[in-house]
Amino acid sequence: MTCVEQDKLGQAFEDAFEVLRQHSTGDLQYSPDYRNYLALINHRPHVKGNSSCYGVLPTEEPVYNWRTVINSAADFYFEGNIHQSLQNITENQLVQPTVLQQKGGKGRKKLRLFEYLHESLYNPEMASCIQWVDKTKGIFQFVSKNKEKLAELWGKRKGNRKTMTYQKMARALRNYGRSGEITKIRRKLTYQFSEAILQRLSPSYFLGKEIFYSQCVQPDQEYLSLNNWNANYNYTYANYHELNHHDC
DNA sequence: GGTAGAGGGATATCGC
DNA sequence: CGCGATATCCCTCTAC
Repeated sequence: MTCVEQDKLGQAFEDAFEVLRQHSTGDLQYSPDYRNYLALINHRPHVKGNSSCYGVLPTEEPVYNWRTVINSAADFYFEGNIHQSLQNITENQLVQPTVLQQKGGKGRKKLRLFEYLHESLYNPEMASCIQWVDKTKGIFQFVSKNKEKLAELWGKRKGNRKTMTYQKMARALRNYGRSGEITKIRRKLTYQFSEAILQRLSPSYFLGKEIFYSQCVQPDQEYLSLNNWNANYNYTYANYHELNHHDC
């Protein structure tokens, strides 16, 4: 990576963080730029470091390391022009915090399977395990070769005693058919989120309620934030890499 | 016939 | 203890 390229990257992220910083003080929270930049940061969880650096949370000691930002963003940058990438990130690529709730926390719901799947669909590193077929309709498909890996991660995430298998996970998915959260599509390994679930997990819900909420609550109140998302996402990554360093 | 994937009943487990 | 949400086991069916 050349110095010029590093400078460009640095500038891009500086721009992103600046917009997000402004967000905390101004009216940018619903601007397209804000959403795009937030998507960028969310897209690179290890880049986010501490979300206070862009002013979403109450003040904390900023711990983000610019070199980490530069290095970890390099692959993202070289997928194409970074600004173009930002433009292309739809608001659907933001992940809302209800997806990230961990078991054990006070007043937090357990992470549910459909939430985990939805989360995985937005995790670039899970693309070899699960992919969108039609994002707008909520249709997704497991990758035959790696579906067991995804199931394994799900089992780990839940702290199951035994190894989760695709067969068992699919059984749970079939139960969603009755309640309607997820239905089976005739196509092999293909399922579809219900409209209600899709709406519930959509970022407009996230942006409209969760982020706004995080700005309004008292500091001592427990709330879900991008930091929770960050921690959770990193947890996923840690387990993920623990299971397989190269391929999913 | 073998295999992968789908479907579902029954029961266990776990957290709230 | 009851309940919801799986987890687990196991069997059958279907398509390739």
